Parts: sequence; C-alpha cells; structure tokens
Amino acid sequence: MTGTFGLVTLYVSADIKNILIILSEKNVIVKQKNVTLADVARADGVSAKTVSRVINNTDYVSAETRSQILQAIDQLGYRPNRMARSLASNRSFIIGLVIPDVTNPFFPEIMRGVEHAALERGYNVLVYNADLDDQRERQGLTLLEETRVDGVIVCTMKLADDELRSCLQRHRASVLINRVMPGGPAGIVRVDLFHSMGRVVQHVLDSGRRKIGYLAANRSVMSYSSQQRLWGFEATMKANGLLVDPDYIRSCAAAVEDSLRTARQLLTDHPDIEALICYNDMIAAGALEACAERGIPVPDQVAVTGFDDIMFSSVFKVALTTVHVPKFELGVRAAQMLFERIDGHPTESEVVLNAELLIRQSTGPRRKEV
Amino acid sequence: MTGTFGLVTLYVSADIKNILIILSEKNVIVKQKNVTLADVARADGVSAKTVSRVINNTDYVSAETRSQILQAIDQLGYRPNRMARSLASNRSFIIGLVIPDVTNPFFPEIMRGVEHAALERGYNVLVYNADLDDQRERQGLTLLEETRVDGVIVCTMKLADDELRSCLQRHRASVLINRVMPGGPAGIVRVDLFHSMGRVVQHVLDSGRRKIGYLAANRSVMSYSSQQRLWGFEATMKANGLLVDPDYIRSCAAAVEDSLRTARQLLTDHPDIEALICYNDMIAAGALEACAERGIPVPDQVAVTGFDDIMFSSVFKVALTTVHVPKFELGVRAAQMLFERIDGHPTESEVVLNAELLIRQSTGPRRKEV
DNA sequence: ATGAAAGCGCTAACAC
DNA sequence: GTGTTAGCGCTTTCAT
Repeated sequence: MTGTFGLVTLYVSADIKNILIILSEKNVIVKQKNVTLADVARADGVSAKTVSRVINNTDYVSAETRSQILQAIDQLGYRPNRMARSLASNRSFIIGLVIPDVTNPFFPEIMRGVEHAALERGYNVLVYNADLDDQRERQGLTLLEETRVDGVIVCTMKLADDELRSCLQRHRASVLINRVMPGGPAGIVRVDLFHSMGRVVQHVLDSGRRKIGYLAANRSVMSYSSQQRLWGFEATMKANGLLVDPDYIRSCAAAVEDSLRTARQLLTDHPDIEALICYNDMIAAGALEACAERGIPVPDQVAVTGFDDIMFSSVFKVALTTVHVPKFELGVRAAQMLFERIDGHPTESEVVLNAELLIRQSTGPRRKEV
Repeated sequence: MTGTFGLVTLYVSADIKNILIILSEKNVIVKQKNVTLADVARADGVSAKTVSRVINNTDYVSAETRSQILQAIDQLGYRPNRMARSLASNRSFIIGLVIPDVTNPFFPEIMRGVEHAALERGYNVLVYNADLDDQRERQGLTLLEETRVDGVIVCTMKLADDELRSCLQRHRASVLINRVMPGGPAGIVRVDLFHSMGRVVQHVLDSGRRKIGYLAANRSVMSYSSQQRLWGFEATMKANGLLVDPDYIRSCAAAVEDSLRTARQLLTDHPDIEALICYNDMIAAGALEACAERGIPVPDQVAVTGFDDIMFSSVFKVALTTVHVPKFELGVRAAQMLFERIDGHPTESEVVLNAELLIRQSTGPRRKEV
C-alpha cells in the first residue's frame, strides 16, 4: 500500500488493519496495533511459550533470552490480553466487589481496603455499584459471574437469603460483609451491629433521656443490617423497661435530603422527643439539619446519634456521636478471607471485628431549662 | 465412576471435573459446572451458532427453537463467558473509569452518571480507583488496556500530559473529565474551573474582604484542576487590584484532617485573614472546623468557600458557599461521548457544562464589630 | 531450558 | 433459518 500524507510517502506492507500511524510534528511512527504474544515471539525468534514464561515469571528462562524478550515487549508495546489469558487458564485474577451505594462514604472505605489487599496479591478489583436497586444487585452478581471473576465480596444487600445464596453458590468463592448467612457458601466478615447499636442506645438512655425517636433506613425490604440495628435499638429499650411507640420509628432512604424530611416530620409529630437514634451517619446528618432548622439545641434538648463513623461525621453541624466501624479493615479482611477460599484453604468462616462507640458532641446530658 | 456418599450411590459417566454435586438434606443434585454454549446446543440438538444467536439477539431464530434454547439455558444454569466472547468478537462491552479518589464524594457521583449512561447502552463499567497515587493511575490505565476495554473515561489526574497522552493513545477511545489535552486523542467534558473559581473569589471580594487565604490541593505535582482553580483565584485578585501574598496560599491533601491542620496554621500565621477560599469542599470542611475550634465566627469574621458541591456541603458546621458542579451529568456526558467515539462517529470534541455559584451561609457581609 | 500442538468458549464469515 | 469452519490470544499438556 502506498499513501501520501503531507510530504511523507509511506510504504506499508503488513496487514493494513493492524497498522497504527502516529503523525507528530517531526516524525512518523508506524506501529503495529494489537500486538500479540506471537508477535513478540516472532521478533525474538523464540516460541510463544517462552514469552509466556517471561511475562508470567514461571519456569526458568535464560537471563539473556529473558532480557531480549523484555526488550521486544517494550519496543512493540505489547500488552498481554487478560481475556485470552483467563480463557486459557480458567483464572481471571479479578475479584468482584458489589456495594449497594457508592455515594455513602462508608463503602468507598471498604473499597479501599479490598483494593489494598487485592493489589498486594496481584488481583484486581471489579467494583459494581448497585445504586440502592435490588435489580441492580442481581445484575451485578450475574455480570461478575459472566466475567468469571475468581471470587466475589458482597456488602449487605436487599436480596433475600435464598436468592443471594444461589447467586453465591454459582461463584467460585465468596465473602459477605456485614451480613450473615448460616450454612451459606460464603465467608463472613462483620461487626456486631446489634450490640453496637445497643451500646449507642444505652449511652443515650444513660443521659436520662426517655422519649427516643429512631430513624431507620429501608425502602421496600429491610436489609439484614437495618434489621440488626433496629433490633438492637428495640432490645435495649426493652431491657431498660421502656416501651417503643411504633410512631417514634420512621424510615427513610439513607441520604441527607430524605432523612431531613423525615426528621422534620418526626419532630413535628412529637415535639417532646429527646433523642434521635439514626440508622447511620448520613441519616444523622439529616437529623442534625432538622434540629438546626428548628433551633433545637443538640444535645441540650435533643441528642442525635449515627452509625459507621464516615469521614464527615466530625464536621457536621454538631460533631456526631456514632459507632466507629473499621471500614478499611473490613475490606482488607474480606479480601484475605476470599483469597483463602479461592486457594481452597479456608481457615475461618466468620470474623467479627470490633466496633466502638465514639462519643462526640451530639450526645451528653440533657439541659432541662431549655 | 461409582462412589458411595452416605446412603447414596452415584453413577456418573461424564467427565468428573465438570460435575458439581450438591447434597442437601433430602436430595442429591448433580449439576454440570462451567456449562458452555456447546452444552446448551447439545442439549437442544442445535448448533452452537444458533444458541449464540439467541443469547445475542442477532439474526432470526424460529420462536420455537428460541424458547427451547432459553429453557435449556435456564435449566443448565448457563452463563455466557464474557472473556471468550470478547476474545472472539474483539469487543468487551466494558468501559473503564479511572478516578483519583473514591473517598471524595465528588467522584462517586460521576461514577453514577457514567454507570447510568453505560447500562442504558448495554455496557458495563470497570472502575479503577487510583487512591491519590500516580503510580496507581498508571497501573489503572494499563490494567484497563490489558482488559481490552472498549474505551476509558479518565478523571483529572496527576499524570503529566505526555504520559497521559501516550496511555490514551493506546486505548480504542477515551474521554477526559475536567482536564484538557490539546490535540490529544481524547474527548473532553468539563466545567470551566478557572472562571467558576473566579466567580467565587469575586463574590467574596464583593463583601468587602481583602485579606484572602487560599487552601490549595496538591501533593507533589499540581493537577490541571488545581492549577485552573488557583489561577482563577489569582487572576481575580489581580483584576481587583489586589496583591497575592504567597504566604496566604497553603496546600494540603484533599481530606478533612489535613486541611484542618493546614487551616489552623494559616489562621495562626495570619490572624487578620478575612476569607478562606478552598480548592474543594473537603478542604473547606477542614477550614470550617479550624474556624470553629478557634471560635472564629463564619462568615462574620472569616468567610469560607468550597468547590464541587458535594452531598455533605450543606450539613457542614456552617452551610458552605461553593460551586455547584453537575457531577452526575458530567459522568453521563462523558459516557455518551465515549460511545460516539467507540462507534467511530465522534460529533463533538469538547463539551463545557455549566457550574454555578451556590451561595449559602459561609459567606456574606463581614461584621466589623467582631 | 525450550518448543509443538491442542484447546479454553465464543463469534465471524461463509455456507447451505 | 440454521450449520460449518476458522480463528481470537493465550496457557496447558507433553515432548525434546
């Protein structure tokens, strides 16, 4: 083929589809696109297998051959095709991570933990954000299966036990974060949501408050995590001889806007409320806003608590009392547990990490004179 | 093969490696693992290609055959292998998204936009979080290349122009968010960072303030985005006949903790400061904290501004004046632009979306009596 | 220490 | 409408 581009005439003999022509100011670079293992092998006069040995660091290859191959790889701009590699080896070195909502700062921290542990082991992480939609949860799990990831880490979701179990069953290995599944195929890494919420509630009751509102997070179905926290609340109330009026429990989406609306309504319906216990920090942010709007002093009149200890909980209108959950660590441990399972040597089936009550300004003694 | 498990004797004739035996309380389920297209075809007595037609919805297949195949797929639990599919078709239907920091709520919103647009087009999104590390940025771009994604969307990063250009060059299609690259291979979707920051500064100056501190975000290298915002600040100061004292400009990591430290120091060094202009909302959160610690009233004594309008900026100690950036939209447009490029019909090379000054409580008239 | 051949699961380009 | 034949780019046997 002959073509004239500006002042340059190119003579190209190879397959035209595989040629990449780069024109910069002073020079013309003709490169082959889609360079394959075979191309590298050909350039070096060795077999494909030898090149494969070099890029995978398996078996011995003479130092000389190796460096020559490395050089050719660099020169040709070769990048191994992961798809082909996975297909042939039946291993993708990718793990999947399904999270319900990236916009909740709780999950990005888990992501970071998973990534950290994965990178260390030479794995890559494919993150799927379900965006609070249970249809998307299904889609994510299916996509990851089609991608033939080596394993999946799933954060607490709305999928029912049965469906989730059968989804996980289909994966080579799986780990659940903050969700239990007795007799399920998955490893479990979690904190004790029930008792942690209990500690929050006890802390609030200890300051002499009795009329307690609860802001729950649930749309259609209640997740395991919503359930545990709510039960923790109820159990602690009961343990203190207090009745829980169902009208003091409201639910909303785990987002600032929605919880603000819900908190407003609750405060209007029950102006005598002395504390707002929230499912998580995002909801607590809305609760604090609602109090601020109404000029309700926190904690002098109303105490507010969150859960998770997201990065921003200390800079809210009032620094938030919450439960510090080791998010990064949760991610790291989940990944490690997954690798054990991928390798076929699971040592533990469940790990419970510590979560600690973190007392800041949004709780404390009630000042009656208000 | 014959094996005795408990009371059950199994006679299995197929390849033992491909058998999955599920023992539940009452029954034994023998399933084939790793079901392939060929298995489905065999079960139905049709050719592989016909099955392929059904799962891809290409060409016509008689309704009867189709429903039979669908049934067999369901019964066998078949899941197409994306790796094999990509390898054969040279299309992955995956796009890559590289973001610098998931823990900054700015990026999750972009993610959602990209995902939204991608899902609509049948694409999946592989997110790579560089975790504020330029080495990780490289790794991400390389991983995506090895994965043979159909295109990449890259959010403003620290990689130098030359290196980024050559990375993008290697991809089939690419779009940059909030970063320009003249003559580069990538499409561009951005907001006008320079002028938006200018508007923020003008707004602050208009309230009569003159001693302005600037909290920049940069570690080793300044990103395009850091640069634009800083320049916007400097240009507006100059346009108002004000000198910028370099010691009023400090830089820190874009995280609450670090900006708190930096803001403290700046306020100590220059107690006469009247405003803190921040690179983004996360840094502004730290600035507000520093003011709160010192009992400095905002905005009566010091005004504080952010940039991005992250979800939490309205619930900070003082509701933050900031620039509302259409994050979701940025993601959607970037994805759409990428698809045009993947399809080989790019219509636009650069799109500039509107960003608006959002005035909340952290700015306003200075109250001299303080 | 290196190579040859087969095949991973799928799609593409043709047949029929 | 449906089947056949080749690969896609790599790893795996098994040779040598």
